[in-house]
Amino acid sequence: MYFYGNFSTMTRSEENYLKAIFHLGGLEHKAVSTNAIADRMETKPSSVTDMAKKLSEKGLVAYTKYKGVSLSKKGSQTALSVIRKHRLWETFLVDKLDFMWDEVHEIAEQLEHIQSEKLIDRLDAFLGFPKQDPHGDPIPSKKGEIQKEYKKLLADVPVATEGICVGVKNSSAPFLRYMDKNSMALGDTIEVLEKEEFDGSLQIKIRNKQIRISNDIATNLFIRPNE
Amino acid sequence: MYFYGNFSTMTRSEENYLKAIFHLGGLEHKAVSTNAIADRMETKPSSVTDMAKKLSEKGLVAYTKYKGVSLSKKGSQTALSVIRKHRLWETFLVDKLDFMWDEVHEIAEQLEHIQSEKLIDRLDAFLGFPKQDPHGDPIPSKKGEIQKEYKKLLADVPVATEGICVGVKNSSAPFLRYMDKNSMALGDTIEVLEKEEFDGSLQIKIRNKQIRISNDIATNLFIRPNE
DNA sequence: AATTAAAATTAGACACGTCTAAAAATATAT
DNA sequence: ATATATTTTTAGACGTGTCTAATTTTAATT
Ligand SMILES: [Mn+2]
Ligand SMILES: [Mn+2]
Ligand SMILES: [Mn+2]
Ligand SMILES: [Mn+2]
Repeated sequence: MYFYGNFSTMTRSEENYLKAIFHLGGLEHKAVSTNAIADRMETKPSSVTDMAKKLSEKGLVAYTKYKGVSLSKKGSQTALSVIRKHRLWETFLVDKLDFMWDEVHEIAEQLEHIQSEKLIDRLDAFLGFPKQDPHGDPIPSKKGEIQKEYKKLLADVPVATEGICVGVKNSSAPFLRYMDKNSMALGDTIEVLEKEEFDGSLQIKIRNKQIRISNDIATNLFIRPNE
Repeated sequence: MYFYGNFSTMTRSEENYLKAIFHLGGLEHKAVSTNAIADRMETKPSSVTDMAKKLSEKGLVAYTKYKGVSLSKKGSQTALSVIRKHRLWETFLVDKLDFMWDEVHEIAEQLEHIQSEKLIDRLDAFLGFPKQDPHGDPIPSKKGEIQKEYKKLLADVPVATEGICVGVKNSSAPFLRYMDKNSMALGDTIEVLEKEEFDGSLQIKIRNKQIRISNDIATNLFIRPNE
């Protein structure tokens, strides 16, 4: 088996690092600090430094000592491909296998590393070319285009704003289960009725019922205000 | 993170070794030689010895130096679980994602290592609890029961035998494509019309058409003779 | 500006899974 | 039974990815 020049098969670990760097650096590919990556990946800074060198070697990131890493074009394309796979698999698990939205992330963390272009294209078609995953996050296109939709944190909109709940910022299982418990779901209409200055808690109307939510909740819910 | 006594998460490599040992040792868990495993896994005998020790440590195989390894109950259960996953995923790829039966093995080699009991149960249900994979191989139950159905190699049945083609022994892509090319598929009715002693080739009727197949083909096709 | 604190890197180690080359055990042939 | 061939194991190495402890660089304080 001959491996030519830039035949690059990513290891699982490399893919995970790229994904973390992408999420931390945003769409503008800002430089990301060693510690930030270590935190997010629950690893040690020294491990991050090692990987930074390796990814830099491969042309996937720009790395300057003590200055952090930033994704190259190639690096961000790879990251987007992994994110695409992650979100398509999550969609599959929820739409086809009837998983709850709080159960799919861990499994998708594994499935996202399956290597087969054809598989993911077929899956995409099978799912009807979904644009968002179960948590409202956009699914990058095959080419790596990510459509960003207009949305704001519920905590950031003024009182009296009405809109549709379109996403969660925190998609950890406990938060998602909180939403289920309180009958809150993506697609629900939300209206901000009152905001408490002291603790940032909100009185909102959702599904025509009034409830009070803490600031902690409000900073993790995305809303698309009506018009 | 604490790992108690028999908390056993298999590595991908361990799973692959167990699977190879299972296939070589058959349902009776015969002892398997180091070289046989190395051949099948395209690795070196020294690597096999190393792994034999490790699997033995974990109670998955019985290993005595120079005598080969044989699966323990626990080892064969694990192997069967991996095989179950492999075959369910292959079925998914063919039935739901419209893959050809010669394309699925490589992808299933990856998917079989995804760890989630729930995922595989749901997938099983989603597929309608299939009993065979696309190559006619039985899918072990959740408990590891493998139904063996009555079938014989086409090369081994006497002239004039008629039956249904129920499986392929060799499920390599080239062989499967040979079948496609010649419009042969599982479920087809086959009748052995004539057998050439010299080279073992057969004249058969399949789908009401007569064709001649080499011994090489006949030793890779399973038939269930009509009663 | 000098000191202290925080962040990042390096040095050295280890587990895993693999390999090559050499040695030992077993099987085969004379 | 002895010699030869084959199989299997051991010894030692290497790449990957991780860690701890020590060092260096950069940032923040006084
Ligand atoms: Mn996720
Ligand atoms: Mn998601
Ligand atoms: Mn297969
Ligand atoms: Mn198969």
